[in-house]
This record gives sequence, structure tokens and C-alpha cells, in this order.
Amino acid sequence: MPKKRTNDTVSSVDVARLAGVSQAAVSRTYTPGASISEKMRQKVLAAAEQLGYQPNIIARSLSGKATRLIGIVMVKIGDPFYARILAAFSRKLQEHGYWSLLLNVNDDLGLEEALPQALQYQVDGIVLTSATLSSPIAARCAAMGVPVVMFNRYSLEVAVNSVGCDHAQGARDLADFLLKGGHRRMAYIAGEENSSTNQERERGFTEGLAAAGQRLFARESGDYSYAAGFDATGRLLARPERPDAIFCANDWMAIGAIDQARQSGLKVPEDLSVVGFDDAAMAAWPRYSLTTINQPIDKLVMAAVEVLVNAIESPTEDRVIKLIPGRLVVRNSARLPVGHKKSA
Amino acid sequence: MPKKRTNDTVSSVDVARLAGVSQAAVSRTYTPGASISEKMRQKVLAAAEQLGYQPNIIARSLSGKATRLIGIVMVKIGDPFYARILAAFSRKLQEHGYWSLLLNVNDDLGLEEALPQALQYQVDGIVLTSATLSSPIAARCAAMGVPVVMFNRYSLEVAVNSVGCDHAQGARDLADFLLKGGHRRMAYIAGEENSSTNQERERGFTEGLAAAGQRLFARESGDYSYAAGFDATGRLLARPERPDAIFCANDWMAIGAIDQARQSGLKVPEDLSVVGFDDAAMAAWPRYSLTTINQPIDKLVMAAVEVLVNAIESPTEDRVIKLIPGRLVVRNSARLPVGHKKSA
DNA sequence: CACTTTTTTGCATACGTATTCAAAAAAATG
DNA sequence: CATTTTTTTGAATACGTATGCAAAAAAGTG
Repeated sequence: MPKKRTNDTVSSVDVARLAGVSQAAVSRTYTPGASISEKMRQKVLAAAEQLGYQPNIIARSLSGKATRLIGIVMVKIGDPFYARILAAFSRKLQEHGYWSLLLNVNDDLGLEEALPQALQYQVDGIVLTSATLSSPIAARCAAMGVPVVMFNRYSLEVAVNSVGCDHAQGARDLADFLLKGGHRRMAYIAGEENSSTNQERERGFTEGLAAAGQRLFARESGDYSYAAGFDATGRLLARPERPDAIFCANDWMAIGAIDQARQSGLKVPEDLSVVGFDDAAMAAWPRYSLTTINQPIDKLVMAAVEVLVNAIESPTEDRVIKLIPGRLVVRNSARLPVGHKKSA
Repeated sequence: MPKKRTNDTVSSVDVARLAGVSQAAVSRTYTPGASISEKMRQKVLAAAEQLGYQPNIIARSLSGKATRLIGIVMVKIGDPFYARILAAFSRKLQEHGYWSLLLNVNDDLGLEEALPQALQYQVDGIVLTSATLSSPIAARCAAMGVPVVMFNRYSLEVAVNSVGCDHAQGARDLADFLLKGGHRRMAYIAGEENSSTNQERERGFTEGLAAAGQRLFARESGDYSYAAGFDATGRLLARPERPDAIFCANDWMAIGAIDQARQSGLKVPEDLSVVGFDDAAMAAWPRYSLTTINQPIDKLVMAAVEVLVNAIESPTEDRVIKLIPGRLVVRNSARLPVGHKKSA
């Protein structure tokens, strides 16, 4: 005996009967802008109150209305940084009167399974975080008229909206900053190699170096984790000639890098500069005081939500891609350029 | 012109027409256990494939079926610890074929607003994390036949299922451990005062001390944040006589406490022992190596999901409260009892 | 094959709400 | 007041799916 709503869920018909009006009147009471007199509205509300009536959004959506449900697809929800993003999304969406249907996904493969499920729920829109969208899937969303916005990820092939931080520019800024600080042997510790975020950051960094006629001195692979940063730095420091600055693809690895450096008897930033990316909460801790790029999460999320809501409420063929600049946050983990005044 | 599913979403009727069968046949194809021949099933599936048909769960739920939607009510989604809980919940629920409707709430007041909204979506069940449930609200859920499970929080007055860590027992274990380690002046740094978690932990700790004829030596208030732990510890250390051990209501504050102690020139654990609660990711970092109580998140969440799913699928009046023990994780932030062998 | 039993099928209806349409009521106009 | 215009109202229907029921088909039985 699966599911058996123990009791009669009270419907608009019940309310109508009690109020002595038609069911349509009840419906109109809850439809902003519908034609209904104040007198009737009050009668209905009174009856509704008495019965504890709440309109059934599910049923409402059947007759052509929106579900006001947004599918949020995410990997690594447990990661502190993504958690902040999720929190911002759900909050912002709620402000716009939308609710979040959470799709916890392991990888792009899981996406291909999860998305059709989300579509079954007739979501009004989809937020895609840290996952890439294949063309066929995108096509299906389009066919169903469900707008999509990709967050911190974009693809030029697939026609889909996108909002993200300008990772390349941020990385370029870091390169400039390190160059001005007189560093000459710069290493990069990569995040997950196939993540577009990692690629953008590396591209920006090497471009920044190239603009000054320099090249990457060394490169290690990581996976965005503390341990990866710690280990990779160990390998870098074991070289005959050490790098004098390390750019880690994210803050967690940078923090690992700092711990490793100190454990190896080096002073940061005197002997080695370390910079990261994201401006995670811990980057501000005195112990690390990490120079990094602040991803303005609230601004990013707000923009993404606005793009999505706009696409939902006034459908169009236009596709928008928004790149929002990150902000260089200068702290004490990297040697300062001479005469530099610190910001935040 | 708000919302306008650009095209005709393909329905069971369309599939039926193409396959040359009745709409009922299509419905039965997607209803496990329904009476339908293999031949017809194949015809339907072929047609469905061709049209890209997906059953509409929303509509399905209208005719008495479950929505397979679970409302997850949470505060502080952005907090790393809660994020892990949320991740575990959504994953576990998905394994059971349920999806998560996320309700981001600021406080108990927000709950009172959010819950009716969730109920509008005809959720099959509700998970309540770090929030308390008032009797009237609980009554409404009950009236609608929507099972609820509270996580890491329980109330004896309100008849509702509950699963959580045995905070009091964990705190008692910590008290024992510190006592055996020869500590005599123990301080407690509280989390948010009115959180039941905080109260349980303090109760367990003082009970543990009382069992050995001791009392709390000092007490400070905090709010679970790193900064609060840091500051509160500063106040404790400024006393004429210092505590020799501090139990912080959670790991974040404990980490703040350690940093403060070191900054004040004390050695941990030689001069001061610090213990926490939760076993957050950072507790394991060599720098902190925090002795703490591990909250078995996966086990807790699994239990909660099972309680909820069970309540949904075989309704009953019975109410279950489950307390799951935490595990003392001995690391190096607290002096060991003589002859103690370290565990994890 | 004639008959009974079982399985499969389609028809009709229900679920809760929104909306079109035409009728009714109210308001405005002369 | 008679007439026109506007607003409000209820009846009927649609949305997409599930299911009780009876008819039809298939399978089993002697």
C-alpha cells in the first residue's frame, strides 16, 4: 500500500462549496490580476482559511502555468566553495519566487541521466554548475522550451546561456602581480585537468607571462584538494632549482602549498610566493593570508539568476554569455611589487 | 507573456496515437506491475522513443501518485559541515528514487513561511535540518499525511520522527577522556546558545565531569564560528588562572582556539588541551590534529532517509527517535591519558 | 471444438486548477 | 428610466496521467 494521503486534501472545490461560490471564483482569488470583486474574494479567503486550503501548485502547473521549479545540477555539493554557490542560488531564486530542485550528480555521465529526470518535473529552468552540457541534451531542453544557464563554464559550440567569472583575466592579473614582484621562476599547479575552469586559469596565467616574454618554469598536476597542493609543492621543492612563486589553480591547493613550504623550512613569502584563486573563507585567515582572486559569488549568482529568470519570463532565441571580472586580493602570501600599497 | 512552453510538449495521447493504441496502454507501459503484453509495450516504447516522450510526473501525481519529492529544510547551507549533510541527503534520497526540493531558510521564522510552500508542492516527505518544528506546523504536516524527520534535533513535545547523533554521549566521552588525561580546570565554549545541539553537548560534558565529582571551571559563549572560538579563548587565557583544557562546541571554534593559544605563546597540548566536536575535514590536518567526536554523517543520513522513506511507504502512527553514537577520534590536540594508545 | 478461466485492452472518468465563453449583474451614460 | 458599457460570475472544458470496469482476446481445459 504505497502512499495513501491519509486524508482528503482540501481542494478548491471544497472551498467553493463552503463559500457558496463557484470553483472558478476560488481559482481567481489566487490568480493575481484575475477579474474578481473584493466581496467575493473575502468570502473565498474566509472559507479557505477555515479549511486550511492551499492551492496545489502541481495541479496548477498542469493547466499551463509554470511550476516555479528550477533544476540545479551540481557536482561536489559537499565542497565548501560549491556549497556557498548553492546557498546563494537557492536564496536568490527564492527571492524571485522560484524553488530549487537539487540534482546531485557525480560527473557528466550522471548529468545525462539526471537531466531527463529533472525535465519530468517540468522545471521552468535549469542551472548547470560545474558540468558540461552535451549538444543533444541541450537540444532537448530547447525543444521543451526550458532555458538553461551554465555557471562558471561555457561552451561555444552548444547554444546555451552562460555566466561565470573571468578566470583567464584573473589569472592574467596574478601573473602581472607576480612579475611586478620580481618573480622569475613561476610554477603552476593544475586543478582537474579537464575542467574548463582549470584550463582557463592556466591559459590566462601563461598568457600573462608570455606578455612579459616569460614562460612557465614548472608545472604540476593536482585535483583541487589540499592534499594535492601539499604533495605537488613537495615535488616542486625537490627540484634542483626551486620555483620562486607558485600559482595554484585554487585556494585549497594554495593552502596546502603554504603548509608544505613551511614544513620544508621555507618562509612564505620571503623564500617562496604562493597565490591561489577563489578567495575561499580560509584564504583570509591570518595564518595563510593568501593573495588570490576573489570570485564575487553573490554577483555571479545574481547575474546567473537574472539571465535565467529573464529567459523564462520573456522567451527569446538570444543567447547571452556574461563574464564577470574577479578582483585581485593582495594579502601576504606573495612578495609585493616595490611601492605596492595593499588593498583589502 | 509569462511562460509559454514554446512547443507542444508531447503527451501520452500523442504516443498512443502514433502507436495506434489507447492512451491507457501508454500509461500502463510506464506503470510497473500494470497489466500489459510485451508486444504492446514494445510498440509503445518505440513510439515514445521516436517522439522523445517522457511521462509527466507532475500530472501523474495528480491522479493519486506520489511526487517523489522530498522537501529539505536547511539553514546555513553554505557552512561546510551542513553542506556535507546536504550532499549526503540528496545522494541517499536519489538512491531511493526521491528528489530534493531545497528550502533555504534563515531561521525558525523562515521555516514557518517556507513549509507551507513546500506543502504546496505536494512533497512526499520533509527533512528538517537544524531547525525546530513548532507543534502547529507539525500538526499541519500530519493532517496532510506528510511524514517528517528531524535531523540532529529533536523535541519530545512534538510528535515527529527524529534521527541524530548522540551529542550528550559524545560530550561525556570527551569529558572522560580529558579527566583521564589528568586535566583539572576544564572550560566550555558554547555554540549558539539556543541550539539544541549546543545544549546537548554542554549537558553531556558537565554530566561527565559531575560523574567524577568535578565542575566546569569556566564557560564562554560563541556562535560556532572560527572567530568566536579565537576570541573566546582569548578571554579564557586572560584569566588569572588559566584552564588546562577547553571543550569547544564544534571543530571550527576549536581550531580558532588552537590558533589563539599558539599565538599567545602556548603549546598545544603541552600547555593547553583543546577538543572539538564534529570531526570536520580540517580537524585531520596535521597543523591542528584535533581530538574530537566524529559525527558519522553517512550513517546518520542513511538512517534518517530510511526512517523517512519507511514512514512514506508504509504509513503508521508510530514515531521513531534514533540516536546514533559518535566516535571519539584521538589525535594530538589534547594530552593523552597515561598508557593510552591512539586510535584513528 | 465448446467451454471456462485468465490476460489484455479500451472507454470513461477522476485528480485539482485555470481559462474561455456567454450570461448576469453592476455601473455608467444619455 | 432606457440603453450602453463594463465588470463579475458560473458552467464547461482542458491540462496529462492513472485506474475501475466491462468488453475483447488469448490461453487453458475437457
